[in-house]
Amino acid sequence: MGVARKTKSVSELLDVFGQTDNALSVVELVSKLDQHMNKTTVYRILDRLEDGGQLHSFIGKDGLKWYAKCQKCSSSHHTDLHPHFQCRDCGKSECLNVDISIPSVANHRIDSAELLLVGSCQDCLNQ
Amino acid sequence: MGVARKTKSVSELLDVFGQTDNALSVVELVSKLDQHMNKTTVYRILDRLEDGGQLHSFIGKDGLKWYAKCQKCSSSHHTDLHPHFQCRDCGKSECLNVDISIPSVANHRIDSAELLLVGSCQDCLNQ
DNA sequence: ACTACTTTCGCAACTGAGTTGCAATAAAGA
DNA sequence: TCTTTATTGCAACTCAGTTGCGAAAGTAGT
Ligand SMILES: [Mn+2]
Ligand SMILES: [Mn+2]
Ligand SMILES: [Zn+2]
Ligand SMILES: [Zn+2]
Repeated sequence: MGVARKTKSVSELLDVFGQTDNALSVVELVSKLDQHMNKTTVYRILDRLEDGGQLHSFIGKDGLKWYAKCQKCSSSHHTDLHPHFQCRDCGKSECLNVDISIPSVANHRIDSAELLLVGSCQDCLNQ
Repeated sequence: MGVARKTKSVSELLDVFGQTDNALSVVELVSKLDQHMNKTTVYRILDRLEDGGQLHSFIGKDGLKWYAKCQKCSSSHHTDLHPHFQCRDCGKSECLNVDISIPSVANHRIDSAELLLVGSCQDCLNQ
């Protein structure tokens, strides 16, 4: 049911997301917030924020979980279908504001789709 | 550099892939081959077969690694870009023979793409 | 078939992301 | 302030995947 109580830990985590438009890996978040909260807490808050429609998640190229802010999602209903980009050089991930077309597949019901593009980001190309 | 020696373990693993057109998760393979070879061996052979262009891999919706036979890939060069489907109900994954369009992204170089569709497979819909 | 060379394998120990159970803590409302 | 209950910290756990190394088994040459 999302976040029910705005605790100090929830605010701190939201602050981190407020400071960037990039996606953030859980590993990165746990490490960055190490002095402020337990890693279990990070996992649980991310879970609740996704459940509440404030964040969405995807699996990166190495199987690690990433989170990013939702833009157009109503609470507890993720609708904004967009691809993600992960840089092979620096590892960073971004949400892409690009429309994608999902192919229909005979005899299959498609409920969701994840498109992950891998390559080099702008920063890594310019150096 | 792919597989250099056709060992008993390599043959057994290829036999498993020869019996199905579906993708197989590493977890499943390790469990199925438990009496025949060590799990480290399974991981290493899969690695080599992918490197040699006989198999390709992708990350499933839960972050687990899956492998499937390559159709059009020359050895050590994976070219067949296609989406994968994973059933939310039974967990199985398949390669889809469907063309997908990869959007271009300004100021980014895209090297590869992974499209994962999630939903219900034919078997699970008919029951 | 024997030898030498090198790849491959088994094993056991390890790594690291993510989870669980439970007691302690702290929001939020009355 | 009191009560209720969501949330947190902690420690232990799970499990996919990796590593190092000595032993075993392909392979090519003789
Ligand atoms: Mn996104
Ligand atoms: Mn495939
Ligand atoms: Zn980069
Ligand atoms: Zn199914």
